[in-house]
Amino acid sequence: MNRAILDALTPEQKEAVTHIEGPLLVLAGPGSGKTRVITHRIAYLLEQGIPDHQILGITFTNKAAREMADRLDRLVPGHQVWLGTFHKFCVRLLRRYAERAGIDENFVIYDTSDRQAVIKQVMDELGIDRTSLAPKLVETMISRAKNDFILPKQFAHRASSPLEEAVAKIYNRYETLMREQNALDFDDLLVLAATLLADDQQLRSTLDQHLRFILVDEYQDTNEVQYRIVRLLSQDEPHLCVTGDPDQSIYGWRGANIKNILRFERDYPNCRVVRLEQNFRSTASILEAANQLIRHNRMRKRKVLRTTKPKGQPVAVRCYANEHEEAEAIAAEIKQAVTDGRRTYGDFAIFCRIGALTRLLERALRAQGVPYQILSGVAFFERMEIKDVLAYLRLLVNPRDNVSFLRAIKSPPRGVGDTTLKRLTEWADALGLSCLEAAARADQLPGIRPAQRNALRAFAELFQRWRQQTDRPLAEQIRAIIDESGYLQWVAHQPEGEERQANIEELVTAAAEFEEETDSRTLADFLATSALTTDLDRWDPEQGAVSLMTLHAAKGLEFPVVYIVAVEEDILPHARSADSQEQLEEERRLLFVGITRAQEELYLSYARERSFRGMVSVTVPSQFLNELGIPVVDCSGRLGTHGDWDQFGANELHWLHSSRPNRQTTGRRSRSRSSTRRTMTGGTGATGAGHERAGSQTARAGTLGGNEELAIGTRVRHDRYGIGYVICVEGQGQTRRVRVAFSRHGVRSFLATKAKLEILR
DNA sequence: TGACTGTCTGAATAA
DNA sequence: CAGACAGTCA
Repeated sequence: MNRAILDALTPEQKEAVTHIEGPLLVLAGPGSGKTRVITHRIAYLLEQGIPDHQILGITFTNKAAREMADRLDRLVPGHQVWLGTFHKFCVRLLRRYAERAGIDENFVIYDTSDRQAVIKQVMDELGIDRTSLAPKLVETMISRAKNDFILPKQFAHRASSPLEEAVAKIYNRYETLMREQNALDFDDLLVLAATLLADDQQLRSTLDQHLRFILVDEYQDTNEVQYRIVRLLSQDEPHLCVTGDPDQSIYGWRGANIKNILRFERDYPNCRVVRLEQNFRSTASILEAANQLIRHNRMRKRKVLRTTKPKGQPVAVRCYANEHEEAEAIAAEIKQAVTDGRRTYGDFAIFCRIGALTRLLERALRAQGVPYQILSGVAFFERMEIKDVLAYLRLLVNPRDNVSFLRAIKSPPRGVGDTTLKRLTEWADALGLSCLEAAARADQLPGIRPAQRNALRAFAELFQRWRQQTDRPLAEQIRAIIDESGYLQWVAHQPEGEERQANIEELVTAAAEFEEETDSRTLADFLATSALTTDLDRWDPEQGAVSLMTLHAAKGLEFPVVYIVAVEEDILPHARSADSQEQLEEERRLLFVGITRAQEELYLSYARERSFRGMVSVTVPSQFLNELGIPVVDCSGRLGTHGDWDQFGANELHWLHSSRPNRQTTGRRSRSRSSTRRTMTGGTGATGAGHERAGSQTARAGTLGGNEELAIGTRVRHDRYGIGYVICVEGQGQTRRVRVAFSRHGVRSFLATKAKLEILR
């Protein structure tokens, strides 16, 4: 027996690790050694003589898969256990059983922008106005339907509004077009795999018996299709082990169903449940903050994280005058800590709710000469030049890929414009040809000029030539393509041409590496891998750089020092989450995930003002900050770059000055505002666990008539507009009106007795 | 007819 | 601050 496998495990961990047959649910709080349990369990299974090909480990990200593989390698060198994401697994399955799934094995994977192109095309074709129905909304609805395993037929059947009916039509046509082009979007990978397993009973049972031990990580973030796939493979051999934490479910917007983990015990009545609540990652202060926050969620299983670690440094909540100060202060602080020799750059991470916010931080870090790596923002494979080159490659692998055709033919410009392409597409459609085939026969295409005709033919000929060379190494093929198409030359003269060229070089290198590292050396596999590779997968913890990422990307990672910025209403929680309790709670879990990434130090911050669309807006500190019960440290003006700020909250003054001449009672307001410490339990936020907390003084609508609370400057919350400040009160009695300035919705006026305003103090 | 430029609008999270 | 679109020039 390999001692390392069971050494240094807690009794609970050991219980999970040594569980062999039958279903197992591991409820693992953050930092409780979940990855350790999974890898050690696999090692234990191998140790017990289970063949490695009978084990399948499914993770949420490639990075998690790689980390597990590394750890497992150390325990059991030379193992052949397949570890990867759901999407990767499905690609493999679909390539292998393409025929049974009813698709061509050379399918290409469309990303969101490709998918959007198809949706637009379909909408135009169906004559649906794109300004009244945003393609993006259509995309979301279709994606959601797929994740819920609702196919076009059922979708149409269920449609109960004009919107849904329109989307149903688009969805249906979209699917047809995708199959015609031999393209699959991300969701299709899951849907087709699930369909294949559901329909092909023989294949299902073969695979079920072959893949006896399935492990699924982050089970709280699985959606309906993923759930089906897992279930279909765990019937005859239900040795299914899932791990997860309902409090870390942050992909509800993507169709993840938190109920999957909550109903596991019902799905597998004889399952063993192991809870890991002991946290080995964070200091007591950090855990305390996490506990305080998450207990405000109503829909959860009660759970308290424990640690034996000391309190450590207190968690800090800081307030800056504006987003520039926030970024600069953080950059300066990080630099200082490294200069002092207390930390290395790799110890730090900065999280934000939205990717767009990283820009600012980036600039500040660069200005200070602090090395950093970004793990969101424009992903490598989504860069224009990369997508362009990939379009060529995809078209080569799959000549039916019209989206790629239309992309490739425009870059570099070949004198073929929209009019010609429209004619070509229609003609191709009528003849049942792909665009590329049609281009090859451009001689017969009526109604176009010789110049365009020749350009089309020349383009098609390029591909005929490249198709002869598919046995050459990938990197060579790619070089030939970027060279002979004239793309590389062209891109060099574009804005930021050098950087783009460098990126293309990187792509060539990636192809060469791919060929070396994997046993599959086809272009199709390389493309699939590229499509499923994210920024996060390029993250290098050893790089000695500050990591910048979104809260979503932070899941599963840990850092000694964590900064979470822009903890403001409308950002965290995000404005779009305002309309439902579920979404609000998901936002809270998102912050919870962020907080629990920190090992030793945690800093949350917000800025009083933040530029948005070129305009400066006043912000409102996040309600979550109040729930933490941590005093705010005012750091505004510390850097002296923005003059003297009113100590008590310059933002209220701004409201008054910019929206109304009335400037009475600022004194009272300022005091009430300067400390965010007071618990401001929202009607929506905290009726649950945290309700008994001291200081909760929430007044409900209706008390407004009483009017003493209505002093100018009172902080109120409106169901629809969020949090704002009273800037004016006029009239008496029944006609008394109150004007409120909301940070994102401007000034609104309400009848005092009717307004659904909740007073926050 | 294609390519380029200026203006406008509208902005989350990700495999 | 970027992507979409309309308008203009060649």
